[in-house]
Amino acid sequence: MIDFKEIIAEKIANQTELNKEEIKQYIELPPNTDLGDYAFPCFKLAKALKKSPQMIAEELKEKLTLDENITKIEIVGGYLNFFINKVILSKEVLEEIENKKESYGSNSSGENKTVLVEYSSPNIAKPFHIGHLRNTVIGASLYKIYKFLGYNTVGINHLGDYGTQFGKMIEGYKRWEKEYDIENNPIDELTNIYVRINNLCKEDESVLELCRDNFRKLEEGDEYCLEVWNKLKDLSLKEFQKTYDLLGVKFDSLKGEAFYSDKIDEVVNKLEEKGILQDSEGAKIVDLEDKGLGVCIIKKSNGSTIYATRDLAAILYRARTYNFDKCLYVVAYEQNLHFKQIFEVAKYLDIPEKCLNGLEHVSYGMVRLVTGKMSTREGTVIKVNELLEEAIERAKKIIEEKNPEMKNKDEEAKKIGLGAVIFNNVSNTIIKDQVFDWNTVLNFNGETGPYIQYIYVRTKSVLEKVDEIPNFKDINYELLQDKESQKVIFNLYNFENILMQVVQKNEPSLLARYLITLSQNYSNFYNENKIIDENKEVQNARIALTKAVNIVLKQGASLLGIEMPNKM
RNA sequence: GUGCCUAUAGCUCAGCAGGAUAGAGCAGUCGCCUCCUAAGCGACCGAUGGGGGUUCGAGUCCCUCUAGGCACACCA
Repeated sequence: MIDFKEIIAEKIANQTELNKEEIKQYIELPPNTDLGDYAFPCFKLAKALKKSPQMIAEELKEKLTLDENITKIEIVGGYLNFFINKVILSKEVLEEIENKKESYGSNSSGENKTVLVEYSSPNIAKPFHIGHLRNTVIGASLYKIYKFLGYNTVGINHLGDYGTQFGKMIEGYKRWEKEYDIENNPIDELTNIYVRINNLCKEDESVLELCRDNFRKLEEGDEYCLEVWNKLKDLSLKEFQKTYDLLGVKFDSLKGEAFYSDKIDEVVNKLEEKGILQDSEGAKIVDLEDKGLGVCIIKKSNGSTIYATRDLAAILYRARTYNFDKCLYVVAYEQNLHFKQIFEVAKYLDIPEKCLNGLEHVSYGMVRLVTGKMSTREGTVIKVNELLEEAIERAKKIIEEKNPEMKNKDEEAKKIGLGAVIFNNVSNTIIKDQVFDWNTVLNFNGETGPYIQYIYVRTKSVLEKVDEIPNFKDINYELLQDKESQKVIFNLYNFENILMQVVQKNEPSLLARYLITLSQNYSNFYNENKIIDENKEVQNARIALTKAVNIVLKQGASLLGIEMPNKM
């Protein structure tokens, strides 16, 4: 598709010492389109040329030639403002969307590159709460967007299925299995057991010892411990799967921590060979104090494994299995230090430079309650299933009010309820903490998932009213030159660019914001223009625009994990 | 105590790796359905935590103070 920035940069590059790439970085968008479509700030050159920005702008303007793409250049302050041919832009954008349909915005920038996305990673036998939801939604969306951009993408659910906590679970299970209805309500009942055994451990140190011993036995392959552990795992996975199905989330790999437990020897040996492993207080550590990263424990004093070691084993395994270009860890920022440590230690594992450089912690903010942090042990978590059910229920209620005649109410309510919750989880910059508030999550007005869905449904409904969608080649693009149409077209033009930014920054919220803006701009267009019109030529042009928005909104939302309803 | 992160309107957030007049949504007030879906649209109200500095130019970069969060050895 035509690249106006490129064209402008080329023109400027021909008249100055600067190279094109540098110029492209300087080119920006004016605050409003009356000033121009692209701007080049001449301040940048003032120092080098020892001239005032004004003068530079004037001289440059003289030298730059206009053509069919660039129709006007104006000087404002020290800016050189370019006006592009919007008929060409409109034609290019809409025809491209017509041709590529759902794949519009995709490209092959990720070709031959493999990116691993580790996300969701809930703990077995514990409730799947809204913290995991945020993680899951962010990860799933990154996964989809990377894939859309041509990357070979592997989604990994690094299950929390190992560690001392399972020694505790096993101990509790052994003692009170019969008192709980584990088969029918596994997660809740197991949580109850977990809370109870924790309390007992606090009272009685000898019980805690038993728990630690259980984990040691589990690592050594004790039959009973393994049996219980497997059962816990199966029951939990079955429960989690319900949530994943509801959210439409899939993984390529379910290799959790336990998978790496027998692969740590190699890690330990390598670190030993490199001479960086030290004995300290009975444990084996790597000292990273000189880098300001404290110490990283590799093996506990009782000889059992620790998560850092398992994560290192995972890096080694993944480097070998996938030879990845990127390995993203979607994990809350509590673990910043942990990832800094293991990425540092990973330098001693003899993995390819490429993989080493591709390790990246996608650190996101915590979900907290008004009352503070959630805690499984204190029973203060909000479970995802409850939230999702509530959201769907609320959507259904609104449908009954607004559109009681609607078909497939349950189906649509599900999409809308989930859309609200998912959007709420990806709409903000991920590093920021989020205070959970029922009213915010379950709000369906304003900048929300349902808003985008609503605008989409509008486009759909308009498109269904016309007899046929025109061939975009026959559209008179002169008829889409009003401000509202142009804003929408410029948004559509930027879709791919936004997706590229998302993967560059690992920030899906950029896409979420984009979809809001596109929806708002289309809504303005819709209010200002009558789409179905007596004048067929006008109608066809507006229908084409509507169709394009319809495609991009649907695809964009789907990249966030949001499905579009047919009616609202 | 040390390190990292965050601070923009009453609330929740944008602000394109320093650029032109800091944008939205929610809440509040007021308007708009004989017209393609009012889960919508418009209007009003309202903001860069304090202090220094760098620069032609700072919400954005540096220093400092303040407030909050997270992490700092056998949990993950």
